[in-house]
Amino acid sequence: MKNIQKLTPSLENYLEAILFIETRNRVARVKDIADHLKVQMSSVTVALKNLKEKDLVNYEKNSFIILTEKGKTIAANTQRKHDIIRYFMENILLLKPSVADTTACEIEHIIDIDTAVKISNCSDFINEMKKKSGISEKEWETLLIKEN
Amino acid sequence: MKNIQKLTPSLENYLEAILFIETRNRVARVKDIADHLKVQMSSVTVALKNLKEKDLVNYEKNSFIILTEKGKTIAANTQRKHDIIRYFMENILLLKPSVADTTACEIEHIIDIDTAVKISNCSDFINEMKKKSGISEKEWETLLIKEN
DNA sequence: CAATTTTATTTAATAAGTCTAACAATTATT
DNA sequence: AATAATTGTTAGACTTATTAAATAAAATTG
Repeated sequence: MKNIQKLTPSLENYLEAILFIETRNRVARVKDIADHLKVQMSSVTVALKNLKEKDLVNYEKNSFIILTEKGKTIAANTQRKHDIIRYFMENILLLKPSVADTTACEIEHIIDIDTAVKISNCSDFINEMKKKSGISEKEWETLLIKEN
Repeated sequence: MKNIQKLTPSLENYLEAILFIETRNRVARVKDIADHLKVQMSSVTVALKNLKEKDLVNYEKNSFIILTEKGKTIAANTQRKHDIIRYFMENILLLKPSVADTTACEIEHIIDIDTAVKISNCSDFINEMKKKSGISEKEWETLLIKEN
């Protein structure tokens, strides 16, 4: 049985941000999340209520914030998708790191984890084939941007 | 000088739909667009006002609809991005055609045309390498889904 | 510990996109 | 041409996500 309740991109980003902060500090605070996502604290408060309702975070008013197991799973999947897409965008498609990152932050909400894994395997395959065929970075860049 | 005014995904989808219909019939009508995008006609009317304001369609109340040159350029780019992503999703990542299509319909609004071209060249590269290395479809599928 | 600063919440407003329902215009049918 | 059917528009409501401003709670500091 798959995750039926599909989250909005916005809520998924909140979960991802909370996981990111949780792994550095022990818990996340509203301000941390707001700073990380570059939104106002009031937006965070609203989102947290929503996530709590969906049983994705444990959170009491004016207190700290921790992901539930359910929330952690979604956050970790989202983060993994992000990393895979960012890698592909930056190291295979040769986009600027900042563009690779913001692009990943959008596509991560569109594809599922299985598709992301396939992209990761594609990245590996391309890297291997580049090496095996002795394609230089310069040659790869040229190949990438050629219009047929 | 690049396109400064970034359109919303919704509006880009309307342009794409209008181009699709225009190339079949001579002009697009509200109902055609509504059917194609599976929205209500009232949503189309609202969107058209918006697109007209941005000078992307020529359109008078209760009359036919034609893209402006500006609108046609955006629509064509969007369509091209769609096709490239769909191809990659379906033939490289081996997603179901319907899933490949809906995924393309979302990612097309996130990446720019240059990035799409790079993805297209990646698809070509992978196809060549599969052939050159004698990788069968079955082997490719296995390679794709393996978890490291 | 009182005052100040920082952090958090609530409320009201805005924006985009959609829908339903009522109405209007156009087109087809007899 | 009158009526019916189809197509198109308007108006109002709803949803999601955001903000700014007012208020409240918590933490810091002198």
